[in-house]
Amino acid sequence: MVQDGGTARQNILDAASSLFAERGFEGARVDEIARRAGVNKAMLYYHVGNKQALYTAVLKRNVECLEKELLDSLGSQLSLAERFRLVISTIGSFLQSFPDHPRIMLREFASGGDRMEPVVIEGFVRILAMIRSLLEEGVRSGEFRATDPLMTHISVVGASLVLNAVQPLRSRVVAIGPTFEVPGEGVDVGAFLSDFLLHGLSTSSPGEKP
Amino acid sequence: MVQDGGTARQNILDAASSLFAERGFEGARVDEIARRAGVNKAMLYYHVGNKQALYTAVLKRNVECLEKELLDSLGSQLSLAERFRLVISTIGSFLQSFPDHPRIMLREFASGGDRMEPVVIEGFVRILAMIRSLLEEGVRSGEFRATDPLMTHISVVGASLVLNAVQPLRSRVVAIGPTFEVPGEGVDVGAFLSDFLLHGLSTSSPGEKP
DNA sequence: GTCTATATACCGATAGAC
DNA sequence: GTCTATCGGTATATAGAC
Repeated sequence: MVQDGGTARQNILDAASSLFAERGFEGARVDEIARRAGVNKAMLYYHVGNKQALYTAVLKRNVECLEKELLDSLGSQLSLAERFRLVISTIGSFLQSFPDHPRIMLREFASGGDRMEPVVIEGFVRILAMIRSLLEEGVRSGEFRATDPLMTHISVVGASLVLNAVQPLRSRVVAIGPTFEVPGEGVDVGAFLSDFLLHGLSTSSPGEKP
Repeated sequence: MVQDGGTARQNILDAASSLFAERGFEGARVDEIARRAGVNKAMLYYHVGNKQALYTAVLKRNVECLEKELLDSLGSQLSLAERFRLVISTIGSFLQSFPDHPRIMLREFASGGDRMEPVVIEGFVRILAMIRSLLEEGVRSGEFRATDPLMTHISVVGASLVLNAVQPLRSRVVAIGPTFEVPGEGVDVGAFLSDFLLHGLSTSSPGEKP
C-alpha cells in the first residue's frame, strides 16, 4: 500500500512503477497495482485508461524527470571532465532515488523496446544525445580517446542501469558466493562510474584528477 | 518453427529460449513455444514438466555452455592482459552466438533473480568468480587499478550483457534519433569491450598494446 | 510417445448502481 | 468520482484415447 502521499493518480503511478519493476509488464497484475495504490480497480481504469497507458505514463514521468535533471547538469559552466562527472553522477543519483526505473528499462532493453511508445522513446533518445554530445566534445578536444561512440555510449548507459538494477539480485548471489559480499549498503554508483569511465575514456595518463 | 535440428527436447529448449528472450517468462506462451518447436503442447509438458522447469533447463544449458568455454580461456598460459582479453572476448562471442542469453539475464537482473533456481545461480556465481579472480590477480600484480571489485565486476558483466541485448532496441532508437546510426551490422563486442575495459583498468599509460 | 479435448483458474476490462 | 459484480478471453496444465 502506498502511503497516500498524493493524488489518486500519483499513487497509482507509484504503485504501478514498483510492480512493473518487480514483475515486468506481463507479470504485473492490475488488481495488485490498484490494491497497492489503495484504490479500487475500476478507479484505476477510470484514471489511466488501460494497462498500456499506465505503463507509458510511468515511463514518461521517469524519463522527463531525468531529462530535466540532466539539462541542469549540462548547462553548468564547468570543464568537460567535470561536466561528464556531473552528468554521470546525476544519472547515478536519479537511478538510486528511482530504483524502479533501471529495472523497467533493463526489461525494455531485453524486449527490444516493445512496450515503449514514441513519446517515451523520444525522451530516451534526447538523454542519449546529451551523453553522446559530451563524448564527442571530449574526442574533438583531445581529452577522450576516439572509441566507437555508440558502443562506448551503450557501455556507459548499460553499466549505469545494471549497476543500479542489480541490487536486488545481489543478495541472492552473495548467499551462494560469499566472495561477493559488499562492504556497505549505500554504494555511490555515480562516483564509481564517473571515475571508472573517465579513466577508461581519458587519453592522458591515469593518476591525475583535476 | 525450429529447423528440427535435434531431439524434441532440444527443439523445445531452443524455442523456449528465444521466446523467453523476446517476451520474458510471464509474456512467453507455452502454446507458442510448442508451436515454434514443432511439437504438440502435451508433448512439451511430457518432456519438460512445466513452464518453470523449462525455463530452468534453458538457463542451465546456457550457463553451463558459457562456463565450459570460459574454463578453456582461463586455463591458457598467457599473460594476465591476454587472458583478460580472451575471457572478455569469449563472453562476447558467446553472447553473440547465444543472443537469447543476455536478454534473459537482463530480465533476471531486473526481477532480482526471482525465477533463477539454485542450480542456475550457482553456475552464474562460478562465472562471476572467474572474472573476479582475474581482476584480483591484476590488482595484486599492480597491472590493474584497485577499483571496487564488485562494482567493476558488475560494470564488466553489465556492459557485456547490455551491449549484446540492446541490439533489437537499437533500430527503434535509430528510427527516432538518426544520430545513433551504426556503421555495420556485425560489431565485435568482445574486442571493443576488452579494449575499453583493459584501458579503464590499467595502471599504465594508454597507447601501448602488447 | 503422440495427440485432442478439456478442466480450472485467472486476468484485463466494463456495466451499471450510487 | 466511487464501488460491486461480472463478463469474455486466455493461460497453464492434464485427462485419456491411440
